[in-house]
Amino acid sequence: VSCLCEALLQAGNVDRLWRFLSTIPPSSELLRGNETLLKAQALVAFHREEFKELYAILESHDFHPSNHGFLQDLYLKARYKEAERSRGRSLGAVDKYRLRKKFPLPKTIWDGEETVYCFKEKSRNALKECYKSNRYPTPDEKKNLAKVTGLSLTQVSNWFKNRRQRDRTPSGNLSKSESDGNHSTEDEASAMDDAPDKPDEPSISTAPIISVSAVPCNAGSQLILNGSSGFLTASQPLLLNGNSLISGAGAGVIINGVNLGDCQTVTLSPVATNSPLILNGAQVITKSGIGGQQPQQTASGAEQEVSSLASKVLSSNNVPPG
DNA sequence: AGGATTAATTAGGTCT
DNA sequence: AGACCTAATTAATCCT
Repeated sequence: VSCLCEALLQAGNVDRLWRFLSTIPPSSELLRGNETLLKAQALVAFHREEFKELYAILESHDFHPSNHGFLQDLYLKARYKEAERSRGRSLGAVDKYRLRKKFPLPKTIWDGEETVYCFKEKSRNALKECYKSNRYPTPDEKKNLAKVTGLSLTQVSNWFKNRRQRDRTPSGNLSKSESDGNHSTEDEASAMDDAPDKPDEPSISTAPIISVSAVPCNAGSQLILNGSSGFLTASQPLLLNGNSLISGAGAGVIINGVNLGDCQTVTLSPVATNSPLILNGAQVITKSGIGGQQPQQTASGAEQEVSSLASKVLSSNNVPPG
């Protein structure tokens, strides 16, 4: 019976399906929890425009996710048809959207995950998370993202392309788009205009700014992190991102020899130390008195940006021998 | 890949 | 409360 129903469903032969279903007595065991039969009944109900019965069928049983798409389609089409009937005209896209809001899908044919612009929130979060560290994912990374998000490879590619385009277009002026209010993690693309003297960014977690003061970081001198002076004055090693930083005299300064984290702004005021300063493995050294500019750059994970920072500093400073 | 464009989605508002 | 209007945002598409 299921096979026949499935075949008729595939063929879209609603008339025969209806006749066939009519031969099954309502009390039959066959009708109990048989998804194929229920699906067939739903289709017939839809075509016969018995919408109330259709809704009842759809809500009577928890359907397997593989059937959700088909049944959701039936459900929505039924809602649209009903509304068109009562309004005496065809519906526009906005009308249909309102109906979807007004009559949410039954949980029996829906996994309950809300979508925004067709993508699930979980999916867009995964995309955003990846975008933060890499605006140009490799094909392999895209494939992986597609798997994680349940989107197609094309959708993932389109998303990144669209996202980059939105970041580029100045029209959006710090667009609110896609930011879900979390600008601190969004502004890495537009961080160049970030004034270094922002009065009160209370954020510790949002957009950390690390300032290395002009004073050489010898023992006893001050290192200012996030604007709070006196944070560390002792002659102890300082750990940033888990890597050892300063310790003794002339030991040098290494900021995250492995990788600069996402969305961190590193501000180096005129570095006037005699010891080497190493950013991401690129050695940078300074002579005192090069004042004026404070090279500031986001190190949002795109390594070319990091290395461009290094070269920027290098170009205006001396490189020590060896 | 970027640029321009489109149709759908979303949200806030007004009208009846 | 529901229908309708309008504008912003988005995924998708076409073109280069």
